[in-house]
Amino acid sequence: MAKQSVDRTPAGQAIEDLIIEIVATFFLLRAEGMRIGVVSSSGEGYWSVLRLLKVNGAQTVPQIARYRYVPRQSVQKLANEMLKDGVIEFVNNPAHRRSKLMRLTPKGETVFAELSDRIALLSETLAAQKNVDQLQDAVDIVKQLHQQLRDMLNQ
Amino acid sequence: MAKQSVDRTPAGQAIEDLIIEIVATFFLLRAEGMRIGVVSSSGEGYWSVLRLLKVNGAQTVPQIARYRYVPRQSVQKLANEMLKDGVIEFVNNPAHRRSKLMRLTPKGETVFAELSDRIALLSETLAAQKNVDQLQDAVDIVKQLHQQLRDMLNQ
DNA sequence: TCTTAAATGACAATTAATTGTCATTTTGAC
DNA sequence: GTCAAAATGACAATTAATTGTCATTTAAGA
Repeated sequence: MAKQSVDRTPAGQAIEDLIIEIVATFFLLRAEGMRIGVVSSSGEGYWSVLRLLKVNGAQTVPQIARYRYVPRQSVQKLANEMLKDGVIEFVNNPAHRRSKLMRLTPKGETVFAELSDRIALLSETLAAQKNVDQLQDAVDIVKQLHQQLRDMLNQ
Repeated sequence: MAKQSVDRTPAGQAIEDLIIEIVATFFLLRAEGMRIGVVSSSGEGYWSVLRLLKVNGAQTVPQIARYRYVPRQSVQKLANEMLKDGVIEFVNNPAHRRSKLMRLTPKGETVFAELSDRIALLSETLAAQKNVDQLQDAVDIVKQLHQQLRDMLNQ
């Protein structure tokens, strides 16, 4: 005897469609990101980590890994490369003696600005002739989904 | 002298926010997918490929790779595993003598249904108390973005 | 304070993913 | 139909990502 299927609702099916599109779009964003040089061989998290440090301030490697739900070793490796590139530095963490904080250097600010500019150009191209209100509603929906998943994973 | 920055519009900034949220949400979806057993060690494309074959019919390995913008060797490896698992079979391709078509087996249909059920359950949970029309608008927006990126990459 | 569990950094081992190569087949231009 | 360029499958080589381990440090409770 087959297991009972889940009862479907229009909203649930829309969320499923949204999930499918988000995953498919992620791969295309990665491909386009490679093309415009914001997803380097250093991995796709480079700009994201620069942005996280810029927007949220200095953080430790494990903090970033926990936030993104990736292994801390992955972030550590990225951090080592960023250090070598001179875009971050490790500074003392008042809250933790061993675990240093990653902080943007002036060069990191510059590199972040350059990469951001390419992403801005792409975004402006993609935004042509789109309805702003509808776009912002879509951003809200995906942000909600993001937060719900975070809550789900954290419980 | 610094390079001229891109002029920003509200719509362009909303698209940039959308891109950021899509990428962040992808990682959380992957983490949650592992938790509920739809993203196995076999790689995250397993369910997606089953779905593609179910919805769009039999396809070759290179076709799928081109569609997803991943190396064909990645899809080949996944295909070999799916063959070993008995969820697909390779059938003759009327349009190409060497390049066989991947087709779902009855077991593939069953496995797809099982995994889909878990995704449906997650989707229904995430959809609770959400506005259907707004959700569908968001799906449309992300679908448009998906298609625009595809056109961009294909030109 | 004391004690135990969890977190951290460093590094090794393993596994996965990507890139490279090449013989053969197919496609498309002419 | 012929020929050159591109596509395909098979497999090897390389590179990247993940997992495992362990000594040490920190955090949380009793």
